[in-house]
Amino acid sequence: MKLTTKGRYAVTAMMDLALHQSEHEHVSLKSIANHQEISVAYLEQIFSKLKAGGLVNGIRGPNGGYRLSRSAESISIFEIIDAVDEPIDITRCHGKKDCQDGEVCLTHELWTDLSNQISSFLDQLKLGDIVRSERVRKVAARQSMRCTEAQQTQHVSFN
Amino acid sequence: MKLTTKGRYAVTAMMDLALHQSEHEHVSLKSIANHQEISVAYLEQIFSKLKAGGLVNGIRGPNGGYRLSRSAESISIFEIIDAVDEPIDITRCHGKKDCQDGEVCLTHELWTDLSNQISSFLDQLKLGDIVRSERVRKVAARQSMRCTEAQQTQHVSFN
DNA sequence: TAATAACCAAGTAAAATAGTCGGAAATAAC
DNA sequence: GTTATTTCCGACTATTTTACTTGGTTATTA
Repeated sequence: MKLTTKGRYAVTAMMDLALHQSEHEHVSLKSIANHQEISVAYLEQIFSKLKAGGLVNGIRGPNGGYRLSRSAESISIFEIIDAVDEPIDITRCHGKKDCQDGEVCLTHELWTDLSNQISSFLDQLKLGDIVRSERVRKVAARQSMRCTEAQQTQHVSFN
Repeated sequence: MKLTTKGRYAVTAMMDLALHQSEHEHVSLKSIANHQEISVAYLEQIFSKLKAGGLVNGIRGPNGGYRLSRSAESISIFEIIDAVDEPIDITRCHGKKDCQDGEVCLTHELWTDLSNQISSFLDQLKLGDIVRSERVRKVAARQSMRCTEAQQTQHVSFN
């Protein structure tokens, strides 16, 4: 599992979605783009993968947008990153156990252990946990205020 | 902290060093290159950083090579990777807490938590732990056999 | 029928990665 | 003291990956 800015954008966008889908039937990429300072085009690319991964549902047309396909409590951060980032071969052997002479390499288990450690951490952590956290709510509130003042969009704005 | 093949090569090379420095006063990059199928030139680059990080000592000239500067038990995997790989900005905000409007971003803590998790795992893990492990000893023994058969080098060969 | 928004494929510029190349300096063996 | 060995050092380069943009098409609502 790789970790790039794309994956981070994906998590942030999913949080935005989780925080807003109670207010609107669907959350548009345009609104997320405003909040998170990412281009709509790039978000499209990200959401195409999130959709392929079964994490969101999209609806076209005016007032269209996205919703989480399941509850935020059941979606793990791992799933989100896994959906958008290419898997990384942390083991150098591409998961195969025959990296050297048809046998495992010296550090094979080290890398798989680390990889499992990371995956496990991110898999236990659910989108809902983060959205629910006090600090996030505070940031969201601040962002909401700032955006409402600044740029009269039709929705409540976050960042 | 980033994790690239360079970092993995570094760990593998350090293991090779730990496994061999009892047999020879100094372990040459040439021998490690043979074992690990990396070019000497690339290993030089890696060891220049390991040396700068204070993890190894180098001696020039015939029968020269490298030794661990400390016991394998006191060198953590984190130190090795940290010495050769550029640090990664897992947080997108480059450690600063003002990524958005002079305030923290929504997912700031998520990324720092993850980063700490990974660092902590790799810092607790010492080179000595891995070298001592049963499985590594087995692989080393196999590699030793294979190399001795195949390519009569002056040293006991590992892979 | 006009506007909105998802959907899709392809292209591109910049950065990072994974190396190579060509030499110089130190040291040991002969 | 010459030769071989090995570290040491800086720069260069090819490839891959990343982070996007561009230019459309299709569905849906007003």
